Amino acid sequence: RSHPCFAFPDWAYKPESSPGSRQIQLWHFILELLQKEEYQGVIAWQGDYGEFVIKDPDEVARLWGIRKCKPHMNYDKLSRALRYYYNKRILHKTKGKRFTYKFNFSKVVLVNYPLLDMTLSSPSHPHLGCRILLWYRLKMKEM
DNA sequence: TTCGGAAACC
DNA sequence: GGTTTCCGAA
Repeated sequence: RSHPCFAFPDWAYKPESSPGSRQIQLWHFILELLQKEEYQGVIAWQGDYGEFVIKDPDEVARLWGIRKCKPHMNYDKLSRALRYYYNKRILHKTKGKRFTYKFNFSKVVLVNYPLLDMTLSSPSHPHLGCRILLWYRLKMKEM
């Protein structure tokens, strides 16, 4: 059921793990929803490696609005925030698939561990970032 | 629907 | 800096 490569270490969900901002970030929130089975009707992993579909855009926006205390949040605004992730290489759009985006797993690590940049930059090893995420999860369990 | 500029907000 | 808000264009 749960793909091992879609497992993320606990720090990936903690806002305090992102240096520079103490507020929860949207991609943290997205991962948080994807992690919980109760939201599979709203947002879920689907299709290609790292790809997810927003099945209920209005509901995701509503939940995000609650979290950020922005009662007028909607999908139009939320999706603009997601588009800002394109240049940052945290996400990209899966063209042709409605409400479908794809995580760049390597970047998820890079954001939190800039020193790993060189090891993860290789486009010829797209799964390397995932393996390192799993490795960190094991490391965190040991501590 | 999706995109990205521009300005505002915190 | 990371959105939020607004919006014209494709």
